[in-house]
Amino acid sequence: MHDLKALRADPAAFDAALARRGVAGASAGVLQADNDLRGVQTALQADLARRNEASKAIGAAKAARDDAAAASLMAEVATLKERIPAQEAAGRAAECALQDLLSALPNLPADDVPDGADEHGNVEIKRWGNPQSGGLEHDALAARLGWNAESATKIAGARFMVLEGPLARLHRALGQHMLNMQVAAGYRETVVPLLVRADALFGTGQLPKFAEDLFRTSDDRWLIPTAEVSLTNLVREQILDGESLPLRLTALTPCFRSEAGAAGKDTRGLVRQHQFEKVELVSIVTPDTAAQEHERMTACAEAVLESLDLPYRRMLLCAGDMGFAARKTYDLEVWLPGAGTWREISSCSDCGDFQARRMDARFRVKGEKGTQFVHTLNGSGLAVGRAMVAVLENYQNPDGSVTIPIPLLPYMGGTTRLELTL
RNA sequence: GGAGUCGUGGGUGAGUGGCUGAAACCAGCAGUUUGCUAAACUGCCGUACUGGGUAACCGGUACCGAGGGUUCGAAUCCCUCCGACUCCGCCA
Repeated sequence: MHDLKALRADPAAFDAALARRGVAGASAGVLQADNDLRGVQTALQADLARRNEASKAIGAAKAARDDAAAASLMAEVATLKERIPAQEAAGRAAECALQDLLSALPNLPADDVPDGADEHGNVEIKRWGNPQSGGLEHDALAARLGWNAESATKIAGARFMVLEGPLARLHRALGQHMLNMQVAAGYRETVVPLLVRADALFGTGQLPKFAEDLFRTSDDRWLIPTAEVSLTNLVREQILDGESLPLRLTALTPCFRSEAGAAGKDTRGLVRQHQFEKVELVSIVTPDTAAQEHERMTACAEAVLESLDLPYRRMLLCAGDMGFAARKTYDLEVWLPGAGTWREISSCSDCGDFQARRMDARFRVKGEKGTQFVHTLNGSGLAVGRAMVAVLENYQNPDGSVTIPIPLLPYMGGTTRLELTL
């Protein structure tokens, strides 16, 4: 959510920033709605003031047993009451109109975010490791190592997976390894709801605009598309002690995405599923530390890739490719030798005070007056399914077996290689 | 699933029709006192819109979970919804 005062103070700057995200001339409508609202309020308040004044006088007149004066005042109030309800309704409508406009506008990009309309505008700013090439793609490998695609389709339909035996264990090992690393890096391990209220999704920015990307339950809850929703909303409607910041949280959870609009895209493998696991990182910080926290968080995600010796590159997303709530985002892309491409495996975003305003999450500093909004950051550290894809392709042997990366061996119960099942 | 209770400011918690934007206490802020800390004392201490003022500030309106109703007038009475809690039953 945006700061209306800032928008009023400099609508041109607001428009220029949003134009970089492909949203043109947003301020005019908002200012108009804001103006409408205030106009209605002012007119209404004048009538209400007179009504209150007259009501007090009625009480006084009745106490003085002046029935004539009371009757005439009551007649005046009656005429006021004829138009007050309409004004109140207009005020509520104006309020709604303003909120609808405001809540649908994405965050403003940070100054150091490059221009660009889509992923072609992203800028590579770091590369790590030695990308190899050749070998099979992950789906061909997985099909012979324990991926039961037929059963998944029968049970749940397309874009779900069933993994069996050592391959299932590798998946678990990856999640455990990542979560352990992030806890060691200072993130507090957390277990959170997978089903949440609409308010929580509004807070992080998925609602009201992106309802079609989500699954919804019959009792009107929603499945989280990422643990960012649950973790970030942990501080909603709170005033935190500044001393308690930064707050660093992590959780390993399933994530659910309807993948509306992704029809036909990545349908073959395990890369784009309705359900997948992810280790999420969330930081709640003071405004002055947000930028350095963003670097720290991204480094924590990179550390996982480095621990598994998976080559990757860090991309700074351009203004047009960022998510709704982000003001600056780094994507990490892992190298897939079989597919011969870079594939997104983590996304780390600084959301500034955008989510904090929507959640009403503030902090107070000892010795200072008033409260400020916290800044929120979130990142994947990492997506488990895609990490498994990367391990399969990067650790495959000529015979189609896959060597288990050394850091995962403690979780594998003695298995050192995934062997072909047929 | 059955029965019941409750929703007030940063927190606890008074308030059951006008004198309540809302007692009191705690927390916070600014002072005074004090050798330091602590303690004590005094004042301040919600948000939005709006009128006046360079400003400190002084007025008006709204907000006591949300919406609707009754009334000249509602935190207070009525209805609907949302949320939380308690007991019983059931259950991993």
